Amino acid sequence: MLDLKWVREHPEEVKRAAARKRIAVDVDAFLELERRQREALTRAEELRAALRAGAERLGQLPAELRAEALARQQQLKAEVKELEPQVAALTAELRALSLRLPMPPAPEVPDGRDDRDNVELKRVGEPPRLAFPARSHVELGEKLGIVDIARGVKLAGSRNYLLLGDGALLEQAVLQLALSHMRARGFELCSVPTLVNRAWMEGTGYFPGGEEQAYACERDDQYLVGTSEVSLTSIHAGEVLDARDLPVRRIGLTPCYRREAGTYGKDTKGLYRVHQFWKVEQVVVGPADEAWSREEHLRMLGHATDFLDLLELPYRVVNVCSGDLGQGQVQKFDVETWMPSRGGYGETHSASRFHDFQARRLELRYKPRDGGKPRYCHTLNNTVIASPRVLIAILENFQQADGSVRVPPPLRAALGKDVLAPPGGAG
RNA sequence: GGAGAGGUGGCAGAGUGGCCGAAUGCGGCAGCUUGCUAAGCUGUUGUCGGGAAACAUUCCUGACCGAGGGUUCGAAUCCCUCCCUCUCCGCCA
Repeated sequence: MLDLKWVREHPEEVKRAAARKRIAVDVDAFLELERRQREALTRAEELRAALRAGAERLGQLPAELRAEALARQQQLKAEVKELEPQVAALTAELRALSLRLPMPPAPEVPDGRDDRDNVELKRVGEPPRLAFPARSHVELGEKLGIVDIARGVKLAGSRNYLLLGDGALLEQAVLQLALSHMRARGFELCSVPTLVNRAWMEGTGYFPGGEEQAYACERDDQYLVGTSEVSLTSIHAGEVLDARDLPVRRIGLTPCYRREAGTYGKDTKGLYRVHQFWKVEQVVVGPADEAWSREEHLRMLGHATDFLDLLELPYRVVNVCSGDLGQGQVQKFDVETWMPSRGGYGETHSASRFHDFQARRLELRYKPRDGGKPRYCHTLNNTVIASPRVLIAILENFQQADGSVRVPPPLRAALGKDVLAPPGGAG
């Protein structure tokens, strides 16, 4: 959500934001609607003021004078009753449109159409040079007996999977390591709902627009989150926080659910694009300070890349271009981890900076230190690790000629072994 | 799931149709008193929206007593729906 006053005063910037983000919004029509809504609202308020004043006077009138006053009041009331639905309709229309206005991208966001125009910022680690043909994680996992796609599909349809034995253990080990990695950086671990009210899907910017991607429990108007960002960011919605308590740095470890509608034929093989996965997510709610929020964004990116360093996985960081940014995002860095079976880097992390976009929708504010009016917070989020996607990178990058897989050193203790070997096979 | 009770300002708590944006107390803020602290005294103290101006600020105005609808000239107060909390019973990881 944008500040409507700001929109009114800077229509050209909003148009430019929409153009850069490739979002179709008619800003002029929006402003015209806003003007009409304000006009109707003012008229309705004037009528209501008159009605109210009249009612007060009427209460004190002697009985014989009441009839005439009553008739006048009824006339006024009829007018209000006629106008109010118009105001309500205009207001609803205005809100629906304003929920779709794009947040302007930061100046350093490169212009571009889609993810092909993202700009690589850095590349860390060397993709492994394998002296043998690389196997995919599916091949490796099934041979090791730790991944079972067919039965996952039997249980829950396409894009589902089972992790068995060391596969499930490996997943838990990565997630647990991610938790301690982040707790050491001062983040508070939270257990949060994953089935949430519509308001928070809207507040974090997933709705309207993302309805097709979310699983809905329609009887209750509740939705399964695609990321714990939704819950973590909404924790203090509607509240006014104390400046002393900012920034709030939290992580969540939750299952994430995505319908992946409209992705037919895309990444159909394996564990890359699935309906249910685990994710450790970092969310920060901070003060309305642009400079601070830029720095925090980079710090959060660092927490994620440090973790990949720890796992010894090769990756690169890209500056996401304007056309690939979400409606509310001001700036986004994606981290892509090397995946031999893709012959390239696959997105494993996404670090977003929202300015006050989410906070406005969530009514998430804080009282500044110097007193004064409550201000909208700035919010940010980033992945720490998501599984099974990270397992693709681990299995494929650490594979050996005989189909066994070395366990990344920091996970060895949890698994109780250094190498995952096929049952009865070499290893 | 069943039965009952309840949701009012930062908190406690009055208010059952007009003079209620809301008593009173506590807390907060300012001032006075005081050697310091405490106590005491006096004053003050919600949020959001719209409009106007000398746009820091002031003025006018609307909305808000869990949420949404309704009755009424007028609703915190009456009616309906929903949400939440508490107590008891049932069920349950």
